[in-house]
Amino acid sequence: MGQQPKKTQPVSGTLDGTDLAILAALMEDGRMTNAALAARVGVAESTCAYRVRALRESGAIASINARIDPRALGRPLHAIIKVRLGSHSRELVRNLYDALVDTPGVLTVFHIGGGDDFLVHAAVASPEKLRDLILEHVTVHPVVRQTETQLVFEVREGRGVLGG
Amino acid sequence: MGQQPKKTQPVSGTLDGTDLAILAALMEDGRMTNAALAARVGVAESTCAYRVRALRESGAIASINARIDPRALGRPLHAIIKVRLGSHSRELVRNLYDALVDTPGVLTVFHIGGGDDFLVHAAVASPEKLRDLILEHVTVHPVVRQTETQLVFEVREGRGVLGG
DNA sequence: TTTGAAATAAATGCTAG
DNA sequence: CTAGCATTTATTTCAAA
Repeated sequence: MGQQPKKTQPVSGTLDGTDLAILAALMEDGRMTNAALAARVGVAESTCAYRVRALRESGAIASINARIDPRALGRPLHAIIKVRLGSHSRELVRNLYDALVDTPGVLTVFHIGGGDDFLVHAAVASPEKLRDLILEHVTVHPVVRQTETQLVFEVREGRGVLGG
Repeated sequence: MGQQPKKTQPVSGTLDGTDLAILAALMEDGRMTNAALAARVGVAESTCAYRVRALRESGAIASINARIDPRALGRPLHAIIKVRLGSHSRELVRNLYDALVDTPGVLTVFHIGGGDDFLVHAAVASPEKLRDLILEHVTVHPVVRQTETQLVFEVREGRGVLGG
C-alpha cells in the first residue's frame, strides 16, 4: 500500500482507532495501568506505552489530573459570574484574565465574545464568601463594568470530543 | 470546649496538610507515582498510598482523567450556548439535561438558576457544525424557549479549590 | 510500528511500632 | 496512623521483524 511518510504532526488528525480507544479509556480512568489499557485496546503493552507517550508528546493528551470534589474542601456553593468590561484594551483584559485565574476558589475562566467578556466558574464556602470573592477579586478591577452572578445547581461532564 | 469525637466523615473538613498536599500534587499530575508523591509530601510510601486510597474512597478525589485537546480531535471551535426554558417541570428539565450531556461535542453542562437555565460548553469542528449541534440537539427540544451562543476565545483553569 | 521478554521500577500486603 | 520489608505487579528497554 502506498504509505505516505507520516511526519509527527504537532496536533492533527493522524489519530487511528487505537489512539481514539486509548483516549476514551484514559478519559474515563486516567490512572488505568498500561497493561489494562493494552488489553482493552488490543495491542501489546509496549505498543500501548509507545502510543500513549506519542499522544502525550503531541499534546492530544493535554494532561492527566485528579478532579477534587469541592465539597471535600468546604466549598459546596458554586456560581457562574458573568463579567462585562468597560474597556477592551489588550493589556487590561489580559491583566484581568490573569487575576481571575489566580483567584482562590475559581475553577474555570471562559474568555468569550459577545454579550459578556468572561464567565467565571467559582466554588466557595458560603454566600458571604461569594460576595467577598466578587468584591475583592472581580469588581475591584476598574476595567470591570458589570457582573451578574448565577447560582450553579449542578455541573455535568458531557460526552466530550470523542464519538461524534 | 465541645470535644466532638472526629469520625471519618464521608466528605468534610477532616483533611490535614498532608492530604491537601496530596490533592494539590494530583491536581497537577494525576499520574504521579506513589513513590514520587510520598517524597513530595514527606511521608512513607505506604502511608501515602493509604492516604490516597482514603481520599478516593471518601470522594475527595472524585476521579482522575485525561484531558484531551479538542484540537487533536478536529474540534478547534468552542462555544458557550446559553439555554433558556419555557417550562420548568422537573421531568422536562431532567430529560433536556440528559440529552445535552449526551450530545457529541458537549464538554460541560452547567445547570444554573437565574436568567438562564443551562450553560453548554461545546467544542465543534466548524461554525456549520455548531449550528447543527444547536438545531439538532438543543432547540429541537420543545422545552427550549431561547438560546444564545457566544464564541469562546480561550478557557483557562483557575487556581481551584486549594489554597484559598 | 509493532512485538515479546528481560531488566528495572513501582505498588501492595504484611508485620510491627 | 505510620514505617520497613518481602512479594507481587507494572513499566521500560531493546533487539528483531
